[in-house]
Amino acid sequence: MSRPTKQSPERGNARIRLLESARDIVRAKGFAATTVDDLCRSADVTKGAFFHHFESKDALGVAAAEFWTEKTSAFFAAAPYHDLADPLERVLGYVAFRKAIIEGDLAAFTCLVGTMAQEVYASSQGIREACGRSIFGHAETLEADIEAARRERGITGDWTAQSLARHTQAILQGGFVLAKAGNDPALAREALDHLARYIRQLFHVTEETIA
Amino acid sequence: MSRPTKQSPERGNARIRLLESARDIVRAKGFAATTVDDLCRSADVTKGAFFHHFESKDALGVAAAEFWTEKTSAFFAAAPYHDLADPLERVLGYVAFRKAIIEGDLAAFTCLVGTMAQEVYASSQGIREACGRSIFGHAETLEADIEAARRERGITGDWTAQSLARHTQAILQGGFVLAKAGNDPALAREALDHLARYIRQLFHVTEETIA
DNA sequence: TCAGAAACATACCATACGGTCGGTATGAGT
DNA sequence: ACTCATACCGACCGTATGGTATGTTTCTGA
Repeated sequence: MSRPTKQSPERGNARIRLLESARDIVRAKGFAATTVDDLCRSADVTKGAFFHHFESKDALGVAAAEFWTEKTSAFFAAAPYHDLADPLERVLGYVAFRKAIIEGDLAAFTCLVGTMAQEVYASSQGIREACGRSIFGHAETLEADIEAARRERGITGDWTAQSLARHTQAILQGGFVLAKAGNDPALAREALDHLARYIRQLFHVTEETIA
Repeated sequence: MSRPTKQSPERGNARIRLLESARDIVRAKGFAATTVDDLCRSADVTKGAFFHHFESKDALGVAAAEFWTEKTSAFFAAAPYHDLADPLERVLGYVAFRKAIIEGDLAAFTCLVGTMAQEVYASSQGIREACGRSIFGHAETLEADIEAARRERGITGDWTAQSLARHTQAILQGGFVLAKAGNDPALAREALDHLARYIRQLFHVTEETIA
């Protein structure tokens, strides 16, 4: 990839600007309704540049999902709840953190890969798989803390850390759908309140006994 | 609406056939990717008929959401869990029923209005509102049983029947998203297992004490 | 029986869409 | 200085798309 020039300081960023535009526009309009021209206009690049970087619109979709995975991984890896000493507190800290970042414009906090998976699961295998890797990969990052909390506290229910980790993602995705349908971010936050209550019950703790 | 004729026994059904096609195709491909021609081909009607019944593709979307509301309302109203005497058993029966009907093809059991809302929430207010009415209207049908169970059992948590009713829908929608992303209906069923466990915990019952 | 409306059908249109192609500009290596 | 690869440009293409205009058939109600 080439560096910026005196004349065009943006040169070399076209691919990333396209991915950023996709992240924003697809979350607002959906993948199918987002046109290549939309993306080019938003990213301020030409169609030639688009198809230089991406073989097809579908390939852009896959790349956007992977770009999303990268960015969100880094974002959550740097989040403060990891600093908590108690694994259960980290799990509940994750849920609280997810709730805290739900505010403002729907397209700004909802999930790109959830939106895309819902839309193209049957028509584009590549995109669906990339979305699946993103969601389930993220879920996996929660498993260790859940399992540690479980062992540490001697919890023996008929559920697994993997299953609960996935469930957190189901509730997030479902909360986003309801927030969109009701045009109200509070609906997504409400879902996370129930999730936190569920987790506390699974671990026999209350809001008073644990943050 | 006109009746069938000897020559064309299907006459008079075009509107409904279009709505049924929309229900099936939109769930598989999404709203934007579903073309008017797709619908006409599937419903075996001409474009003229389509635009005779629907002012625009958007209007079809609204009508499809309302059609979905009608059909699902009747479907769930006739479901067997209503016959149970205990309100909490009816609530858990609902969850079990929702789980039982999740099988086979993803497009066959996932939710039309959830899919559409996720996709068009920002671009088509009419469709979004129709989807919202469908989801939250369905949630409302659960409130009475939840509230009755709560009173009957003297449960006093910091949650409302309305909120829990909505949460069931969030988990369903989220389960569908995960099932699509992972291409596995079991992921949606797993989410409902967690929901049933959550509800039992809220009401201090176990699988042994209540069906 | 006949007028009017509703339920379709057919041909057509303007445009938007994903994608292509030949070209230029820039930077890295030698 | 020259070559090569990569980044990017912008005009162009074929087709798919939502929508329309103008018919024809069928039912209803007076």
